[in-house]
Amino acid sequence: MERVISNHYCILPGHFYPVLKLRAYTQLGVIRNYCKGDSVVLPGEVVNKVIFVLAGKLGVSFLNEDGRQKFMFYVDPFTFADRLFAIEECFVHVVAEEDSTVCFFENEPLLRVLQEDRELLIEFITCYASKCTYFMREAKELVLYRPSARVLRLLYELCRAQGKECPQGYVIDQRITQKAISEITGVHFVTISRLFRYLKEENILQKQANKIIVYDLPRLRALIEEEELRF
DNA sequence: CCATTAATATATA
DNA sequence: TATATATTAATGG
Repeated sequence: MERVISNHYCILPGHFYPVLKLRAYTQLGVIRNYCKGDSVVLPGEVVNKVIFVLAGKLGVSFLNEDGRQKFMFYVDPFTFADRLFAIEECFVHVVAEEDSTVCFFENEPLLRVLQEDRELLIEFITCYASKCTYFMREAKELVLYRPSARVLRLLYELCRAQGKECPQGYVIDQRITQKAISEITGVHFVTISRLFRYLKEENILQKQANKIIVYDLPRLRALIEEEELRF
């Protein structure tokens, strides 16, 4: 059964292309469980394993010398945090966002099965490709658009990509917090809160805990194109 | 824990 | 210098 490998353009930093075939090889790795909040990789720790998630979710952040940090992405089931080749001086922090089960694959056995199993190799590369696409988008957005425009564009693209028509307009079934949107876009959480208040007051969209209802997609589009935005 | 709000400071065009 | 965004701090769900 061949899966379609096109259109894995990720707007949010998770749900990258899943490497389902790697599930068949977990006996080659070491399985461990983590509780929500546990560190899976500490900043500065050198790991040369691929961390394949079987259940739950991990979060990956970069920490800087000055104490600042940037959230990078979520590792959902059947995707991985990669240290296939160890990186020195890598201040990455990998934390269990939920109770999670992961499988650690050592470099050599994994490279061997990737060579033996062509389908697995294709999935593995496709997972990397979807992640690469996400980060290219993020880099482009950061350079080209101001903070509030980045949030509006994210919402607009989410609506276009996965919004379902409903009586009020479109509904985006996405459980995402304002804090997460803040981390993804690099916009301060207070600014995010004010922006959502404005969008609600203007009857453009409303964010609830587990969904976003878009009432007026054309106006959302128009706001993105406006030079000024007062909220 | 997450979200809201106001007051104030800083950054940027 | 005007406007956008960040920061801080207090407060509530």
